[in-house]
Amino acid sequence: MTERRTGSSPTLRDVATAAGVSAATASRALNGSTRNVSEEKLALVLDAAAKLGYVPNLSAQANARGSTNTVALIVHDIADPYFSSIAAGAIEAAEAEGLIVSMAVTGRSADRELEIVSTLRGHRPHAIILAGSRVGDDQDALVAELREYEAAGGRVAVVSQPGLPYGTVSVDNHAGASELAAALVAHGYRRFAVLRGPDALRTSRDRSAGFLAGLAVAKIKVDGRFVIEADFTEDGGHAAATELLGRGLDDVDLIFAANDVMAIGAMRALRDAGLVPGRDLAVAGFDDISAATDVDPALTSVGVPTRAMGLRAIDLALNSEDKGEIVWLPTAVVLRESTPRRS
Amino acid sequence: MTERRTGSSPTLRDVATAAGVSAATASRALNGSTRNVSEEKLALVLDAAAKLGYVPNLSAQANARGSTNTVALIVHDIADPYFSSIAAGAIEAAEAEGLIVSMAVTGRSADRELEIVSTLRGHRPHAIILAGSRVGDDQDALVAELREYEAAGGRVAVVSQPGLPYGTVSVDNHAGASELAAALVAHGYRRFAVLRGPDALRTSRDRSAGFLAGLAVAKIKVDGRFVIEADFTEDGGHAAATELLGRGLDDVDLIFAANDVMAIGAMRALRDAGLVPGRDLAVAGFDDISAATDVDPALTSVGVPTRAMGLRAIDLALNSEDKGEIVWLPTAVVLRESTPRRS
DNA sequence: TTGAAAGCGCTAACAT
DNA sequence: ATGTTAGCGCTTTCAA
Repeated sequence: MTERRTGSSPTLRDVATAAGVSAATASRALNGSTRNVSEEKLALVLDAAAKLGYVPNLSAQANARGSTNTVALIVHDIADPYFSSIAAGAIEAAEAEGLIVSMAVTGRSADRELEIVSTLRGHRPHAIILAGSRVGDDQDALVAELREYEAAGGRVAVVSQPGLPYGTVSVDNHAGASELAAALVAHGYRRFAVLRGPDALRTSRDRSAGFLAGLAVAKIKVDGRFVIEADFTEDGGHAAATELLGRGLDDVDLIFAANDVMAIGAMRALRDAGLVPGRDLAVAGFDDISAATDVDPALTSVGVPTRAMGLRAIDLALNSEDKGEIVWLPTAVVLRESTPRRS
Repeated sequence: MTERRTGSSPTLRDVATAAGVSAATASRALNGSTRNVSEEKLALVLDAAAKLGYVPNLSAQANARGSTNTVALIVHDIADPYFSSIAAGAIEAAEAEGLIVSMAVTGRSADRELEIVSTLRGHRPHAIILAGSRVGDDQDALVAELREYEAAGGRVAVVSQPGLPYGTVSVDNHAGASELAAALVAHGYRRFAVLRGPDALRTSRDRSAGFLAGLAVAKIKVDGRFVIEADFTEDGGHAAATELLGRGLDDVDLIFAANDVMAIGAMRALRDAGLVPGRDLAVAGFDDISAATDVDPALTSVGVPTRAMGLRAIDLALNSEDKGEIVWLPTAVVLRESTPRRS
């Protein structure tokens, strides 16, 4: 057992001493970019390091080098599958580059987000990734903070919130919904109802507009009284569908909801009214959350490549020269039993 | 516009100079624990810092102080709701203590986990939290690595994997399942079937044993042919339930599955056989995943306080003296429509 | 190839 | 209350 102060790790100097070389040589052997160390000393140093259980102090290293090996990821809520999947992608990409990810959550508060950016900035991460759609309001303070970060050499990328002056990865909600509409028409559906979320939500807007546009291509129009706005939640979907049933279905054969949870709510409303979703009335959603395959019948939806979004965000931040670049990731229509083919 | 090197942030010295004080004073004003700075200079420094957009370099700070403000969290898969919820709790607790969380994922590989612990250790985090149940095999290397970390003053806590010599937060699966059994008996059920996961999984073992124990209290025994082992997955549940139906139900009135996804699979199997879950045959699961309320009928289950587990893990790591302490978190029975009260 | 020495940005005695 | 002076652990000139 080597004598060593308790409560602290062996330092580079310890290793150097043990190996009988200078700290500089030990540094070169262990973490150096330039490999000008003799085989012999190299072995000595590596040996001593292993023996002592030496782990380089990354703070000190960062301090000396002036750069870290971390990236910061900011999400609204890591327990939300949407964000956790983005995080998974980001972490994967970061680890592939030898970077470690530090994470913080805003709880959807803009103030908190600003605080967090500032704190995280203290770690001098290679990049800061902001994930989560901003709620319109003034983001001047945030942009100012990020500007300073950039001025100091930091990279920024954002996920799903076009409008910030940074590399952005986003998903083409309009196109995805439009494709879904086309697929549904091909399945034989002709009369549609649309359950949309609040108009203030760009995501919801894009999806309903895209869906209607897709139908328009097939010369199908949707009667205004079959387009209903409600909360972007399961209860919202339930309420909207109930409202729809109240107005009279006429011969509507499919309900499109702007997201899966609304669609699931709508399915519940149908059942409450004694209808069988998928048989009496088809239902489709958007997001392809995991619950989409848990419900009965399984829900037709549009998959959003959340994991890929995280991956690309890291890539964008680290490797793109063109800030302001927007990467549009494709969605994927998934047809399931809630929209059986109509004979 | 102040003259400043581009590509680097203003330093404490810059602030001090701008404020006309020494670096030490600036340090005390900005980040000092002891507040021995005159109102006047304090204002001066704060002002200069704000003007320059100064953000303390946390690496340097850590280096000088010999301690960081981070904790490391290691999970198998952040996209898994179980882990993301634990992470949410951990992040919340950490942020409350002013700590930021860096995260890494193992992808369930023991080798990768070891690597990660070593890398993360380089950041000299206050604590390392390991979440995820280990798969029995030899963990000597991991423990050795953690020992060194501890020797250097690091704190370790683990979630859900009793057996490691560290503070552990776990959930009492046995008691939870037992309570569920009691609640079900109180609801009028008398004849049970149990769909268990692989016996190698402690979680599954504890749950089925607990359930049977709970029934035993009510003097109810479960016939061996109504206890079926299968994969801990939805398909496993489906297969097991199908098998059960094949063996003949006799007058079994409720199926308990060792987790929710199995239960959901079982519900699917019932429907496939023309039975209506909840009406013809009750079903209950364990975990209370979000899908439990999405399925129809909503699934009776036992809630696992994943978020609280994350919270407590941080707490344990940071504030507990007694390593080896095990915190058992209580589960909560949630009765839903899949197990209606029997008249 | 190697070592001595300076310095990264900050903190913490130690003086004053 | 403030400034001076050493460090923290590591990297990186600069000589040798």
